Formats: sequence, structure tokens, C-alpha cells
Amino acid sequence: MARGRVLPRSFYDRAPDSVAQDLLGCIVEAESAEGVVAVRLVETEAYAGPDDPASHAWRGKTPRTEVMFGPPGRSYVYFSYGMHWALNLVCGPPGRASAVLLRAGEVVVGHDLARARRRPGTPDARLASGPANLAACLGLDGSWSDLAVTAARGPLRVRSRPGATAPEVLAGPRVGISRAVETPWRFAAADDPRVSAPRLRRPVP
DNA sequence: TGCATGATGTTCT
DNA sequence: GAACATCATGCAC
Repeated sequence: MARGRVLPRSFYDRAPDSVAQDLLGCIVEAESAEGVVAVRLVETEAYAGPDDPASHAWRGKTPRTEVMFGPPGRSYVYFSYGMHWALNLVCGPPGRASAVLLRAGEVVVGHDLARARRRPGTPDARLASGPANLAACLGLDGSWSDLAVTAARGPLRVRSRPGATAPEVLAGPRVGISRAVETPWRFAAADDPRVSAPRLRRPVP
């Protein structure tokens, strides 16, 4: 299988909604002592820092959100609802505190390890469906936050799409938030409808 | 097939 | 004390 190149920092140094769309189809790899799990992204969500009431960074810098105010191309892993981890990628420019939440993907490397990290009996199609499930597959927790994802040797990295073709992109309202609900900043790859949270009922072109 | 609900802890008001 | 970028289960239709 052809492997894409590790995406450079400049890829993330743009508006979060652009980055979120371009990330669809890209591969996220997490390497630990247990092995490697890689996931092809099929669903992402953009958050625009201080300008976005739905963003964690909306109220300004706090110890928790400090990473988002740093340089782009880094990970922001946060703990939510008392039991789940979720992975974000910080976007630029520095100080904007914008980020992309990785909502869903398809496991392409390390199926056995990914399955072992999830509840027994979970169908493969759902292994990485949902932000917390995606993070669970990759074996992430708080110690994976604030890592550069642009380093080829790092434990966490993002590769460009193996194939040349970009997936068709659907856009829709974001999920699980109560503010700025109408902003259509959730993006999903149209070619992979099986892996997804609540379906995009009315895709916005 | 679809909605309501419980688990569970950190962060902010 | 309330809210929260969630998930899985259970029960109603």
C-alpha cells in the first residue's frame, strides 16, 4: 500500500475549516509500545478558537486549552464527560487557538490492536466511529496531548492521502454542542457513509 | 429504528 | 453546582 507523506506544519497553518476538509481521507498513525494503529479519516469538525462560542478556547486561554494557543501541527487531547478522550489537531496561525476535532475514521493498520482496545464484539466499521472511539482505537490519553504530528519519527503523525483522488466532501452542523449549532463546520467523506455518528441528514453543499 | 437515560470527572460559574 | 466537542444500553413503537 502506498503511504502518503507526513503532512508538514504549513498544512495546518490555515483556517480550521479548510484544514478539516483537507484532512478527510488522510491517515493518522499512533505508535506505542503495543504497536501501530492507523486510521483513515472520514469525519472531522472545525473549531475557531476565540471567535467560536462552541470552542473550548472561546473564553480565552486556560491550563486546559493552552495547547490550542500554541503553534499549529500539534495534538490537543482532552478528557470529556468523565470517561472519554478526544483528539484535535491545532491549526494556525499561532495564537488563533483554532483546531480540528477528529470525529471518525476507518482502521487501516493494526486491526487486532484496535479491536483489543475496544469493547469485545464491536463491529470493525464502528471501531473508530466517534471522537472518543477514534481516540480509544489509537490508544490515546492525556499524555498524547501537545505532541507535534508533523515529525516522521514521532509517536503520533498524520499522512496525506495515499490515493490521488480527494473524497467528495459533505458539510453539516456540528454535533454535541449547544452554541453556534448552525455553523456547518462538520465535514464527512461522502464515499464512506458507514462510518459516522448521527448521519448527515441534509448535507450542505 | 429511534429516543431517553445513566456512567463519570474535569472545568468553569 | 451546572455544564460538558460522548458512548452504549434499554425500552417503546
